[in-house]
Amino acid sequence: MKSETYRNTKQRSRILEILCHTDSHPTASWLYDQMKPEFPSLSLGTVYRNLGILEEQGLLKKLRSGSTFDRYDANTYPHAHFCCTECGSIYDMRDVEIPDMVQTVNKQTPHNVLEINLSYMGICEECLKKK
Amino acid sequence: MKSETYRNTKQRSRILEILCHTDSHPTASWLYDQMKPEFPSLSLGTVYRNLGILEEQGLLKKLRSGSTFDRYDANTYPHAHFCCTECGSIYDMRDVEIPDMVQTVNKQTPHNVLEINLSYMGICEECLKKK
DNA sequence: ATTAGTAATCGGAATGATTACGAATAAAGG
DNA sequence: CCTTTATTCGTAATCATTCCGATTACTAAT
Ligand SMILES: [Mn+2]
Ligand SMILES: [Mn+2]
Ligand SMILES: [Zn+2]
Ligand SMILES: [Zn+2]
Repeated sequence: MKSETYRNTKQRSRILEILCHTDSHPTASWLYDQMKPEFPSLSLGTVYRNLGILEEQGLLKKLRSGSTFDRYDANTYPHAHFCCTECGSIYDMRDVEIPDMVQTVNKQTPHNVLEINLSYMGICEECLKKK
Repeated sequence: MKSETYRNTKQRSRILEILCHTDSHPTASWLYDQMKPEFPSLSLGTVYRNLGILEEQGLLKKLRSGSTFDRYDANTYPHAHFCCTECGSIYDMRDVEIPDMVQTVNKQTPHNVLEINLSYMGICEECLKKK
């Protein structure tokens, strides 16, 4: 499942760099489009495989709540999201302390809670303006 | 998008009935397998279409957090879920009052928060026993 | 009860995001 | 350099879900 050693490739480090410099929670194909000019022979499968590797290295998180395609987040500190059901955009939220919630909930269940996915769904500020 | 009038069909009402009598958050294909003996000519597309119709009627909710396939929940009262990353099972949680959270969060954001998706991820009680 | 209108069904094909493959390439250590 | 093998690329396969057109069957009006 996991490889023994990881190598540094231009493609992988650029994927992580792009993710670290945006707060837009990109999709795999958006990353592909961004990188295609710089890597003309880039394969979409390479983007997906590297996203998977970066995830198992703990350098990013895959977001699957929301639409039909996954989004990726290099902000690994536990935080809530706002997902706009109109335009699909995702915003970071910092008003709830997720780590505290994990502690609290673990005392209330027989299960072992490891992390929390918290998403607020609704209409974003931009989409509200357009009405 | 939406049809003008809905008709009562045996297939649709049975789907809702099954969902109302389970707390296991079934998948479309699980519902299909359950109903196949009673409806030998049932089509999987019929299950999906009816789940969509029941959702737009507000009689169930689609759960997309977690794995690669959707699950369905006829418990429409806002509640949190525990999702086991080992076996994929989903449990209802009632320790957090979601409606109160919606109120609170709306005062803290410029967006319009309509609902909250809250999932605890981890290892369930059953899977913990097997270790 | 008959009829007309049109949702809903079924079966299969299409879609779209993601994953898997195998041959060629390139990172990394000696 | 040389060797090893992780990684790439291009393409094919997968899998859940949606779409299609012909047929069926609700429902309300006659
Ligand atoms: Mn984020
Ligand atoms: Mn539930
Ligand atoms: Zn929006
Ligand atoms: Zn489990």
